[in-house]
This record gives sequence, C-alpha cells and structure tokens, in this order.
Amino acid sequence: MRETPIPARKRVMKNRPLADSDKTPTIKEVAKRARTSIATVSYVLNNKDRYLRPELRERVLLAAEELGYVKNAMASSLKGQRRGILAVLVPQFGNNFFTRICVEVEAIAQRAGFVVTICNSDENPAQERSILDRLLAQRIDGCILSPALSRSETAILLERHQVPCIILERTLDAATPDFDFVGHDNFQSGYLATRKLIEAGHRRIAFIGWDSPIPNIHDRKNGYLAAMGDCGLTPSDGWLHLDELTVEGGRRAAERLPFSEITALVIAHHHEMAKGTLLTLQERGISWPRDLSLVLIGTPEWHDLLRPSLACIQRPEEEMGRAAATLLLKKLHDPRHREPRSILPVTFLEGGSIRSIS
Amino acid sequence: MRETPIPARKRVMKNRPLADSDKTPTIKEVAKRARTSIATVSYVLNNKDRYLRPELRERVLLAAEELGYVKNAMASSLKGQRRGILAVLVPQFGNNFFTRICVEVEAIAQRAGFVVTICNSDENPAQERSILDRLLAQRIDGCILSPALSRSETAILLERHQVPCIILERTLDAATPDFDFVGHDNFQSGYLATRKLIEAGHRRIAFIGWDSPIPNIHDRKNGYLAAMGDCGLTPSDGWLHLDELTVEGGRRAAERLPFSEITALVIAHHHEMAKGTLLTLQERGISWPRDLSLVLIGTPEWHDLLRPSLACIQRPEEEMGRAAATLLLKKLHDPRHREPRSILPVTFLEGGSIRSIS
DNA sequence: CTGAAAGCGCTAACAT
DNA sequence: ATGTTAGCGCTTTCAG
Repeated sequence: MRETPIPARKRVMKNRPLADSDKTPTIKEVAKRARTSIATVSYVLNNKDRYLRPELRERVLLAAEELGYVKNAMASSLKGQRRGILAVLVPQFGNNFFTRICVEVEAIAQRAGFVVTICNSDENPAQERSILDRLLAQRIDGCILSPALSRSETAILLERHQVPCIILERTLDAATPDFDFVGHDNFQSGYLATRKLIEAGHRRIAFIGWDSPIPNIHDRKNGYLAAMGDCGLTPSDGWLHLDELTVEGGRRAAERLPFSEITALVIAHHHEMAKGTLLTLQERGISWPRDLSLVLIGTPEWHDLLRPSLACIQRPEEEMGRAAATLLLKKLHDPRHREPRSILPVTFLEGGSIRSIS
Repeated sequence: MRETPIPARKRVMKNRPLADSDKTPTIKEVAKRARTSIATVSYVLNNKDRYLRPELRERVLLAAEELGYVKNAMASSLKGQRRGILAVLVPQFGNNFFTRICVEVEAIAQRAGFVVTICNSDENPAQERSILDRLLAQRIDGCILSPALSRSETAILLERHQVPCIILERTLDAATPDFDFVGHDNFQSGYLATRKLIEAGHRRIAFIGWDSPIPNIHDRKNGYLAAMGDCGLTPSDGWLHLDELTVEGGRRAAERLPFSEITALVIAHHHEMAKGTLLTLQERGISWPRDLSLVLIGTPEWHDLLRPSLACIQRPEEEMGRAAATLLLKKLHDPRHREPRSILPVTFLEGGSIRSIS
C-alpha cells in the first residue's frame, strides 16, 4: 500500500451545522434529547419487537428526526450486523456487456437496501488482487466476480474469507473449487451464429475472436467449429483469427482474412474489437451483405443503426445481472444455498447483414 | 426502509478455513501469534514511526501474513480513520457519457486506495434520496454527485453532514449554495454545433433536445439560439423540439420536423434520444448529408461507424472524470480547498454528415 | 522500547 | 417496560 495517507475528515464549522452540534449526531445524543437510554433508541430505530410506550417511541423518533440522525453502518456492523455493501468486480468497465449487467445488479441491490461498489480490474490480475484487499478490508457482504484470469486467486480468497461470491460469465479452471456461477452460453452463441450463416447457404465462413486467457470464451470458437463440423464443413487455414480485444486487434484480424475465399464472417466480440473489424471492412470497400455476410455476437448500441443492420446473437445481459444479484441475495440469507450453474441461452436477432446464397 | 433484514454472514466451517480459526482473524490474534500486544501490531501494520525492534516488527509481519490478516476498515474508521469509500451518484448509469466519467473516477480513486460506490438515481429524486441515506450511513469519505433535479436536497444534506462533495455536470438552482463543480460547456456545445452548420452555408437549421428539469442542459438550446442570432437567423416555429431522453422521445421530435423547410439539424443528446431520431430519419428515407446535414452533441460508440459518419461535438468525459476525482481527493486532504467552477470546453469532430451548400 | 487501556457508535444480553 | 453494560476491532494516549 504505497498510497498517500489521507487524514479523516476534519470537522470544520460550517454555515449550517447539523442540528446544534458540529458533528453528525450519534445514538447517544438522540438518547439524551429523547431523555432515555441508548438501548431504547437502538430498539426503536431498529424496530425491534420490544414493547415500548408509544409515547416514548414517538419521542425517540422525533429526536432522531430533529437531529438528523443517520445510523453509523460501521458501528453496527462491528456488532455483527451486515455491512450493507455488495461488490461487483468486472474486468472491463467500459464494455457495454458488463455495464448492462451492472445496471441490473445495482438496481436489485438497491431495492434490498445495499449500496454497490463497482470495481474494474481492467483485465489485470494484479489490480484485481489489490482491489480485493480493499474489498476484504471493507468486509463487503458479498461479491459478484468476473475474473481477469481463469486461475483466480481472488475467488479463492473470497471463499477463504467466507464472503458469499458469485462468479460471473467467466469460468475458473478445474483446479478451482466450484463456485456459484451465472453466465451465458458461449458455445451456443458461436454455434448459432455460424448455423444461421450456413442456413443462408454459406459454406466458406470465417471467424474473428478474442485470444483470451479465459477458457470458456473459447467456447464461441468451439461452437463455430462444431457448427461447421456438423454440416461437414472444415475451416481452411486463415479463416480463423484470434487477436486482442481492441479496435486494433479487430483491424489486424480483419486484414488477415482471405476475402476472395470467404463469403461470410462471424465476429465473436462486440466490444472494441468488432468496431475495428467493421471499420476495416468499410475502409477496404467490402460491404455487407453484398461482399460478405456478417453475424455479430453481442448487441452494441449501434447494431440496428448501421445500414444494413447487423444480424446479432443477443446475450441476456439484463437477465444475467438479475440472476447473479438474486442468487447473491439468497446466499446472504443462507450461506449454504447452492444452485446449479446457470448458463443462460442466447437468441438470434435478425438483421440485414446476411445474404442468402442458396 | 422496508427492506428485508438480512442477518450478518454466518460463520460456517469451510474446507479451508482461514488459518487455524474459522473466522477472519483480528489484530488480537495476530498479537497473540506474534507474542506481543495489539498496540504493537497496530503500529507495525500502519507503519507508524514508533521505533520497534526489527525482530519484533518482523514477527508481527510474519504472523499477520500467516494468518491472512486483513484490517477491518470499519473498526479503524470508527476510531477516526478515513473510510476508504468514495461515492459517485449519477442519474443515468446506462448513458455512455456517465459511464466514461465513472471509469476515470474509479481508476483515480483506486490509485488513491479507495473503492468506489457507483449509484444510479435513474433521474428519480426519491431514489436519489434513499441512496443518499445509505451513503451517509456508510460514512463515505466523499461524493461526486450529478443530481436528478436542480433543487437538490441531496447536495445540501451532504454538505450538512460535512461530506466533501463535487457536483458533476448538472447545476443546482440559485437557492442552493455554491458547491465545487465540474462540468462541460453546454452552451458552447450548442453554439459550436450550430455554427459549424452555418459555416457550411446552412440557414434553416433545426434543433432537437431534451426537455430537461436541469437548467444548464438548456444552455445547449441557448447556444443554438445564440449562434443563429449572431448570424441574423431566427428559427421558425417547429424547428425546435424538446422531448424525453428516450428512443421514443427522439422519434417523436423527429416526426415533428418540417423536412421541406430545413436543411440541417442539431441533435443535442447522444444517448437513446439521438438513436430514435436517426432511426426515424432512416425509416423515412431521409439520408444525411444529402437531405439533411447533421451535427450530434456527444460521441456515442457508433459516431464513426455510421456511413456517412457523424459530425460530433465531443465532450471531455475522461477529463471531467479526472478533474472531479482529483478535486475530490484534494478536498479530502483539505476540506477548505476550493476551486473555481471548472467548465471544460468541447471540441468539434469532423464527420461526413455536413453538406456544404455555400 | 513496549504494553494497558480508553474509547469510537452501536446491539443485545442481562439486569431491574 | 426500560436502563446498564459488555463487547465488536481498531488507534492512540499514557504509563511503564
């Protein structure tokens, strides 16, 4: 921890201090103002089922109101209450796919009375680790983790510290004990994309994907290969390219495609990479679906704005977010709660980027 | 608070318990293992400049390491240490504009040793309020707030509870004391967009924008009007439409445009609304820049993927995020620190959507 | 040089 | 029906 130490907030006199005091009031001051004990205040504010004279209850509530009392969550959590914080740790904050998931998680967590800490490991295991230390220090109630690597120390540490944890989208390798998991069907997305092109009469289909360290990402490629195989097709050399998940990576992969041989292309990642590929196609004057039929895995904002629009494989981001959040909440109620790995299906979204050549 | 109470995490025996115990170890256990006092452990772990025998120091470090000790941030913060949590409260989590800002804030906060809680008020003041209560309960160290309404109770409460706070992008009304502020120049974005169209020879320029409750959003419209005025132009009735910030709103506004009269259009919001407008143009066979020249305020992912590409006003999201985060960190060090409102300039991004009719 | 102990604000068992 | 009090895990003053 080489960070600059930051002193605790100083208590400076302000124009409009809180109530009479200059600091945010504690249960003790509420008790004083209500002329009762702190225990009573605690009972009232937590709505415990201890019987109290309604009049007293009222007095406490009023005092709290007047002082602008806000319970100190860390003091309660020291006494074994929940912290009220859930964490989501994702590898690509800027990626729509994860953003959509986070939005849902946040919404559900909010309704359950939590705040959500969203952290970005930026595909960097070291950073993931250092974030984890902070999350553990915060004693978060639970975590949704989409790991940067398949051999994730992070997940193991969460388990070790008994923090309920859901693994999101990316699978850990076999050495890692099995965690609760919510993801989408990568294999099916590759399979379905390819299948739709085959159904439109294509035989010479290329594939551009991410050269990822995460094993189940490669299921998209496997889905592509399987769909080809099921129809007796074999990709030639140079039809399949894996590269970085960046605009540049998408460009490089596109540059390498043998356009004279192929009639169709599966673009397996919608983020920056797909953008690079499409820009390259545009710049080289290769238009879809005339020169090349396309299916994209993922639904970027622009999928239906491009002309012709893109045929896409839609992943259930919202549903994934809800599933992960709901499962996590269940585990908070009962840490032993387990559910089978939930691998959500994808759907095909029609678009104008497939030319039928049957 | 009608949320279901959730019990604190139960302590269940696990396959691989933490060290010898079944719970995450405390400073006390580290002290025991290092055969010293908790005070010494605290001094060592916080690297305070109390002199200790190197051997003792080593022993403590080793014990902590072996036990997998992680400091409990809430216990320390009870003793007046900083909390380690910053909050960002935005009104539209799904909007790229805010996402890009959040990414930067998160990155900077991370480097300073904080975790970031990102909350979405969804343009809903009541929700904003209930989130605020939770953030106050967490005793967050600081907050970056982009309020859902211009008369923001939220900001006032933060001030009242002496939480350092930066207002982001949206201005509060005059009744609210002046807060530290980071935003972009809405007026200039409207002005520049319009100006560029005028320079290309356009005179009959329409404007589509958001019918927002936030005052400074309307500066975009004012910029448009000023640019027109400066060139002796007056928008006719029906050239200016404000509507909801949704795909539907963008469609409705577009439907109302008098296409036979106008030659150019400023689309003042890049989010869903712009998408609605563009979809409507496409569906009605109005192509840019042939039938209509376009300038868009904002740079959605797709601005350079569309053909022709869109001319845009680029807002400095990354810079805004960095500015807000940096300013907030400064205020943590010195709560009295003030800086003049920082209103960052926008830039024009060339695109193929402007036809020169000079 | 190091340790004991007083609290930070809260909850809940244990008095009364 | 309500109040007293013992901690939760930590930091820091004060005493050895």
